[in-house]
Amino acid sequence: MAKSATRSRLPTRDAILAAAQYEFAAKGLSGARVNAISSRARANKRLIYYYFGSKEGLYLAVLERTYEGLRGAERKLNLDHLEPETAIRRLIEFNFEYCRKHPELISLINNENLHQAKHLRKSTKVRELHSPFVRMIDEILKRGVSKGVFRPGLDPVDVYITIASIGYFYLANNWTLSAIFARDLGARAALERRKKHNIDMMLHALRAKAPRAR
Amino acid sequence: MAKSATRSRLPTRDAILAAAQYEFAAKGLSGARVNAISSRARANKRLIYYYFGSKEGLYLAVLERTYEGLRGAERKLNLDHLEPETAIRRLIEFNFEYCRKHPELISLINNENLHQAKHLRKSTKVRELHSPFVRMIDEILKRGVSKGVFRPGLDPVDVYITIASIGYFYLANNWTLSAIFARDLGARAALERRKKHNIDMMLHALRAKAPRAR
Amino acid sequence: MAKSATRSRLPTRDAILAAAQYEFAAKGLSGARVNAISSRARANKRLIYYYFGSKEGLYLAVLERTYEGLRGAERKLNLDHLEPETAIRRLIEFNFEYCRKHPELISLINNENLHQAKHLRKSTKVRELHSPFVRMIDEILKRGVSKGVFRPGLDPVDVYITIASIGYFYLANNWTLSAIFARDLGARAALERRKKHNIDMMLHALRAKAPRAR
Amino acid sequence: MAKSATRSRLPTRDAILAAAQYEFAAKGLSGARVNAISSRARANKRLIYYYFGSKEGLYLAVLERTYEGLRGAERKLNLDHLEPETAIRRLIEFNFEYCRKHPELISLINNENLHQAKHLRKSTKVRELHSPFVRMIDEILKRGVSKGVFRPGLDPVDVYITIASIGYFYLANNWTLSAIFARDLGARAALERRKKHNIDMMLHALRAKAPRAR
DNA sequence: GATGAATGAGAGTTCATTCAT
DNA sequence: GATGAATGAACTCTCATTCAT
Repeated sequence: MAKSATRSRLPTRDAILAAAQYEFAAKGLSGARVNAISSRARANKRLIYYYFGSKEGLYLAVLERTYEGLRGAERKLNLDHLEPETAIRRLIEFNFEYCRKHPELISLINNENLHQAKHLRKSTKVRELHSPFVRMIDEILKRGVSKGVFRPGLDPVDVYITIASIGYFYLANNWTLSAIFARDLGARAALERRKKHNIDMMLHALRAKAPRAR
Repeated sequence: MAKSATRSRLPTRDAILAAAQYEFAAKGLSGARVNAISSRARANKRLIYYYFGSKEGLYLAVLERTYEGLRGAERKLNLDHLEPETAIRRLIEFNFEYCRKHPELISLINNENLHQAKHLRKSTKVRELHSPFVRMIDEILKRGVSKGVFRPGLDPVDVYITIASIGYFYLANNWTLSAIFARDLGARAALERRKKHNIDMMLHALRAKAPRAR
Repeated sequence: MAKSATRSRLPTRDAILAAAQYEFAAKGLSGARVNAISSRARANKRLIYYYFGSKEGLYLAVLERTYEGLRGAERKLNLDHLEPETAIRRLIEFNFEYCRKHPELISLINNENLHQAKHLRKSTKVRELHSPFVRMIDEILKRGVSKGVFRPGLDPVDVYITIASIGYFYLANNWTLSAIFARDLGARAALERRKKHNIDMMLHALRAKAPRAR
Repeated sequence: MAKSATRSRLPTRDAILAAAQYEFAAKGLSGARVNAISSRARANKRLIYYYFGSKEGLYLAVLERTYEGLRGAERKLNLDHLEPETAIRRLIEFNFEYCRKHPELISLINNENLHQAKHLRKSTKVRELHSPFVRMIDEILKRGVSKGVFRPGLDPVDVYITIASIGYFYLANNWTLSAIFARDLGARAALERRKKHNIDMMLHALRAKAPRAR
């Protein structure tokens, strides 16, 4: 009954959210168990319904919290005054590292796609978080074009999705890829190798082709 | 466990597999219901246990069947005698189209990664079905390099994963991306646009650059 | 696990219905417990859902079964060839005795009125059971009028409801009436007394007033 | 448990009682929800326990309040100086109208009978609130007999219960009767018709008959 | 008087699975 | 090959009630 001092400052609500994030990420919406969440949070099961109404309500709260985490981290990236190539490199690195450190993000997004984004669409919050990021990429690309390092005509959303793709896919499907190729693609060296490959590919893909005298 | 070949001729067994593929893809392993599968297959529930032993056994059978489908289609692609750039283009197109026409592949792979490829690793069959693509890509890249159209030093597995990434991610996360960017990225036009973008990016990424004066 | 021989001939479905009738009558729809029903029926709780879909489905089945019991007993009353006064007397006695022997009927009807007959209205079965009874009363009244023993102008549904009222109310509210009047109105003597009172009142109410020379 | 008189001045307590009366009447004791009562009363749930101790305590308070309302209305009826037939007519009308305007009375009485008057018996208050009707009816009958309009030998409790029966039953079972006879017995015209029928039946039942020649 | 947070027990319901035929 | 009946365990969710302030 007596709660340990370590979590007494964390309100129970947050403890539930954290536990739920873990469980939903590990098992999916249908696979996660309310019981498991409540005992992981050391909270009474009833409280989940008190605060979130239902398992789905809790799931949505976790989803929003997870996206907020990502957008918050993105906002801290200050790419505006970097060289365009450096900025893109940072972006790829950030994307790769964030996914690596937050496997729950991948799981939750996959799960949400399984449900055809039914829950995410209810959330207006998430949409607002996104546009500044696209604008940021747009400016990087434009600066790159005017400096002659990037080729013109690239759409920032396309580029963003491509950057996200090459990091996300490798990490999201690491288990099946490792099984099929019979290698450990999750080993530290493999991860570093992949990150470099992604940067290399992306920069080659964006780079202006024609030789330029300087 | 080893079942005789005669069984595969039974229509009920196939009906169960098809229904299960649909349900597992739509709801995930934990979300799918044995009841739903049996009624979709118009088969008695008991037969599922007769043929596959358990829900998990059925799931593994579905997984194998799904990978077999993919590998079979891959094997039909004959890229050996095409120009290297054309071959890559075909590969990207194939990958994109196959994922688009087989959303169950994406769902099942995602699901399997959620379970850390626990089931896939059990399957000896799947490993034998190794993608012929790696060898194919290796040859394409080599030919491209010797013809001077592709830059050297690229690993075929890396390239394969990158090609897979850019198609898969867009399609797998179509629902959440559409929600976040408030666009319909699943519309026919958007899909075509994306396919072209993927080819464009990939070819730029692989292409040998003219030397740059500095 | 081994079921006793006494109920082995009764299919489980019927055992569930009987147990449910008891529980719903004793506790009402919301007060009855599915657990209690299943253990009274010595049936697995799951079977209730297998056969009846839900607690409400079971409740409706009980309701229909209960009305069928009443209508079946009514049908066996053969009042067609009796003297009109005797027929009415029999009817009052029957109604009183049936309610007394089937307190579950009263409980279930009260409960159903609490729910504004929500469930009963779904049942087409119940409506069909009723019309022959009204016709029977109509014929008794007509014969009574033509014989000069009953006054004319009485509607058979009105009369039926009145007959039902005077028996039902006394029995249905026996507990509160006994509490308020501080008497045991459920004692055998009190019941007999009431039955006679009902017959007396009803016959006086129906009887032709004007003196008739014979 | 004995609460001071000052409490009844508090609006919150009364709001709770009113809300509880509504909920208990609409759903029964087991169907009513403490949450629903507190939010209907716009009172904190905790206050229900502060004032009434438990859900059952609240239920008993509601029951007492409801009976008090009935007895109060009964006491206002002054039938002593009316013609006996008029007095009976008024009594029947009053009973019918009171039940019609106070469906919660019916619900609560039904519910209380479901529980075998368990709660009512606990209440000393209710027993003190004896109906003044029995004495009233006794006097009316006696006057009627001495005037030659009513037949002798009728017990006032029997008559009271009969008057209560014919009004109560029709109204209490209005929903099921309407369903069974496929008519709207709750319509204004049907109610008026029934009220007249009740008066007619009762007066005929009580009336002294002219002697019959045989 | 009044309240938000918390709770243990148990509600109805659903699950994958097996029995008997 | 095929089936209807049956099952124990576990599920999500709700209940009346109490704690701490």
